[in-house]
Amino acid sequence: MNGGRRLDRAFFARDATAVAPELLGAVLATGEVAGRVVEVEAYTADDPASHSFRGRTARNATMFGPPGHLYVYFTYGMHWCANVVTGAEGDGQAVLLRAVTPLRGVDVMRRRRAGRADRELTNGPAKLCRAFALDGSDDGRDLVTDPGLGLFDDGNVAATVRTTPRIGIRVGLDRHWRWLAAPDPSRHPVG
DNA sequence: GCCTGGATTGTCT
DNA sequence: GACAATCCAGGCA
Repeated sequence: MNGGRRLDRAFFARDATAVAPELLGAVLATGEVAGRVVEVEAYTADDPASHSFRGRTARNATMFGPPGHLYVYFTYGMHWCANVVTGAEGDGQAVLLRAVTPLRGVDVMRRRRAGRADRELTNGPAKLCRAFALDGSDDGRDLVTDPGLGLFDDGNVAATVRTTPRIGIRVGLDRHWRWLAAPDPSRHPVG
């Protein structure tokens, strides 16, 4: 599990809308698998679409904790989604990791996502969690110090960034807080 | 290819 | 008791 400079506490201790675009191009790595972050969304406590909007509960407690920790929640009765806590402790901010491109351990991901094409391995928040074997037991892990899980800057700058409204929510659509790395031109020819 | 609806359970009102 | 920061299969074009 190596991929360059590890993102430190100070990186995460800023506003989610500042951290989110800078996470594009970073490498999410566990002991077995790694992938480059290509899609994220920001959520803040004054944002009606955020879990933290209505205050702290048992479910979202991690989101109000110190920055740099992993906030994993369960949704739609069957899916896990992974976020990174940002801002100051108590803020209730996070960045949702929506998609990565596989870099290492692709065979492991294929096993965990049996029957899926390679491009379907990690191109959604719940898919990413399955490929990385993240679930509720990983909620609260510290991405800055955990020896088996972290975010790294390997010097690869994210390609052109695009922003759009966020996905799967009914409020807060005026905030264009979804960031995408430019798609691979070889797979998405300009038309 | 695009669109639609079902799955399934923790959490909050 | 309703709903949710989603995914997938299946139908149709």
